[in-house]
Amino acid sequence: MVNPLIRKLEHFARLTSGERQALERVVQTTRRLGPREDVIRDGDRPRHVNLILEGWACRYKQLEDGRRQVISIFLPGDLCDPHVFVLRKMDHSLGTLTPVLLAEIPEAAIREISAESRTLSEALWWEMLVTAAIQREWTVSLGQRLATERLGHLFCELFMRLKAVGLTSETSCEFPITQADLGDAMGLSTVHINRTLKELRAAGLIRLRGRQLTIPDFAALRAASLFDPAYLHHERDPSILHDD
Amino acid sequence: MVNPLIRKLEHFARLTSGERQALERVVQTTRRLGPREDVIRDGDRPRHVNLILEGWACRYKQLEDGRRQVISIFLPGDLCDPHVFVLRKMDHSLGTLTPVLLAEIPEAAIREISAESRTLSEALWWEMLVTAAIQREWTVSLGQRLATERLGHLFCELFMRLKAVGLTSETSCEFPITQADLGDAMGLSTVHINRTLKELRAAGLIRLRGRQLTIPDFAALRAASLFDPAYLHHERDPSILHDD
DNA sequence: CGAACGATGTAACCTTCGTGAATTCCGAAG
DNA sequence: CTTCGGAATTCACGAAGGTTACATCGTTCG
Repeated sequence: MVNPLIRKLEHFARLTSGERQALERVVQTTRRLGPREDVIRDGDRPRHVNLILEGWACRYKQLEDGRRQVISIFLPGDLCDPHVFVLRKMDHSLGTLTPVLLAEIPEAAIREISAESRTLSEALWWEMLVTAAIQREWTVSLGQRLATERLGHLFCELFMRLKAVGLTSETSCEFPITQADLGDAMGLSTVHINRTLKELRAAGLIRLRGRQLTIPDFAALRAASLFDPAYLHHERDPSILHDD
Repeated sequence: MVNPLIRKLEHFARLTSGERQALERVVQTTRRLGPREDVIRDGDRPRHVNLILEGWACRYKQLEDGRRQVISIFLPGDLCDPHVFVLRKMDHSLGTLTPVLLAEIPEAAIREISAESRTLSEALWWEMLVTAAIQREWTVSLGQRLATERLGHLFCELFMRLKAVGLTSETSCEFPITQADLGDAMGLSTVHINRTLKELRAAGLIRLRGRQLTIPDFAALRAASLFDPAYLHHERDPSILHDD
């Protein structure tokens, strides 16, 4: 299995085999976690950069009274906070949603690869800026979109991000998270997530059974959700953009 | 008037006079805009880094059907996207909320100051990471907090950010934006913003008249809004943290 | 094979917030 | 001082989504 980070960055930059090897080398120590475990907790001092190799994880923040917001979802190939060391303490937690295999990358390794290659340095910048753009798009979703649009938009986003690391078939992908977690991510109650999924299913926009999501007509879901993939910044490799 | 960026960064790093001068020098060309003008539009190619010197601005995104989400608010001393050049096109717009004076900083100038001084480089990293943390906190607000909490939290945040650049008195600050803009930022209708402000006023948590916000008892507003300033990462200079 | 548990699905009712339409306030321009 | 226009305020009503409670489904584990 190829390091999914390489696969993702190759949509942005043409990597030499040396650069690819440099990226392989950052994966030294790995760590396996079960579902619903914390990788690092709010208030802890960050010790390394986490790279997701398998499984789904998330950032989340828990309020004093128990309310929980999932702030972002991490998929294979996602780097969690490549420059977090500047800050002393985490202001949120990182946790798994499913069983996860992650690489623990030391600060120095990140510095080295971006010092060695301008291409890699730019590619890491691209990765960070896209992460920020995704965060902004979630702000838009939570602020403006109705429940159906919000969920539809999330499905479009996750499908495209999974596609970028080769984890989709033509119209389907794994979708291993619970409705409760979806609710925490989209700022909706579990009950309403369920209602909304029912509606999207009834409209023929998605199929969701077990841990499998199918989007039979991406263009339709995209239109229904006002999804515009520009914020994922695949402008240098538009092959991945569905334009059906 | 001192460059407010310097003032802000000094809460994080002890700057030499040389470093302070380097930061002054990045302000070469400035630009004055009226209220409600666009600095740069969704889809445009970014040409420089914008530094707010006076006035309030915002990131926003407009959906096809007219809905508008203000994604972040920029105050004096805020840098808008110091490394935006890696991406070809803006995925959102930057606009003013009030009359604004901003500095247009060329890409090269940013590179230079972070190459010259490790301290400045780290300080710019800190600034970027705090911006990201603020974005995450907005996600939490939009996802989980009720209208009163959401507004109260925003008031706490903006007050502390203004304090960091010396734009507050003991309990007051300028608050020059309209209820409509507040609504677009917090994902609430203008009417509901108005209702909520009334409620916060009635509870004695804020006074808001004209363009002036007063927070008579910061600790009270903080408690009512579940505001925890940790995400602003003033851990190296806690003097600014209200702990009344 | 059955118990136990987590996840999903549904229903009834309630709360928060949005909509549309006036009305009032206030600061700037004449 | 008056006028004007944007901003603030208020009201009545309706829609979106939350809450509580319970039933069902499916896996895993004994």
